[in-house]
Amino acid sequence: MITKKELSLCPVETTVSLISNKWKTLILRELLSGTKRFGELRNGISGVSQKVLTQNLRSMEDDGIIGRKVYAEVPPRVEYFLTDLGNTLRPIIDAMAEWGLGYQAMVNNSNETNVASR
Amino acid sequence: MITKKELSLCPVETTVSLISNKWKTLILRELLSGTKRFGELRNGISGVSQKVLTQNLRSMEDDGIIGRKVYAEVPPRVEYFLTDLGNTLRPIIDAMAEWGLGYQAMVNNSNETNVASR
DNA sequence: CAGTATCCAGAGCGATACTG
DNA sequence: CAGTATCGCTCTGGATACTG
Repeated sequence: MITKKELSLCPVETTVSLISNKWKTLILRELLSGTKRFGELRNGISGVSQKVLTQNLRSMEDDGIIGRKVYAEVPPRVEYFLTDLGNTLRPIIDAMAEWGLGYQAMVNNSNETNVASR
Repeated sequence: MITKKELSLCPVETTVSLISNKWKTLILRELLSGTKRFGELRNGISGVSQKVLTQNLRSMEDDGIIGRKVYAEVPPRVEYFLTDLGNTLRPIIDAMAEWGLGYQAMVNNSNETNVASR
């Protein structure tokens, strides 16, 4: 559910309190391309343990950013997806992706003179 | 300076590796409005300790996001500011601020059933 | 398959004291 | 004022084992 304590903070702090975590951002990146199963998320996010992935998924579910659908099957199948609220975070992730591309390009070019383009 | 290991990661991971931290985002928010002294940052960012603030400032300085200018005065004065690179992060912080505003408004509306009569 | 439960090492942080 | 150094403690997070 949605907690109220964030409301006392500034907008940036509100956002930071929900997605500041490294893994949450990467989970968002994964889910922006569509619904994913638990195993797909674990495989898609390099370096995350099952425990930490589960913890973050639960936290994001509690915050209303992602949804979780459990299929009553054997073997079990659980799908995660962005809620409408989660989808509104897309511009932030897009901005981060775009910046990351620019940064990577800059680092590649900065081997000689990184003050050339100003 | 700029490390190269981030280049092996996807763009989002690159960005996350530099500003995923809660405090770094808030430091950016502070510095987006201009140069700040150490004490101003400490006062402006609620809940951060001197040690953690220093650690994050050093890390961001190493990443080339912020600059640090020491005045040879007594008492000492140290100013922090965004580098050109740091300034390019502005769209991300702006996106987070905008999202935070929308989220706060949404939470307020979702609670109106409870606070209908006031 | 997708978890939960438990244990444990280590990072991270606060508090404190000291320095240029 | 703006740090650095050190000491404990907390609490995250990895590894492992077990379950619906």
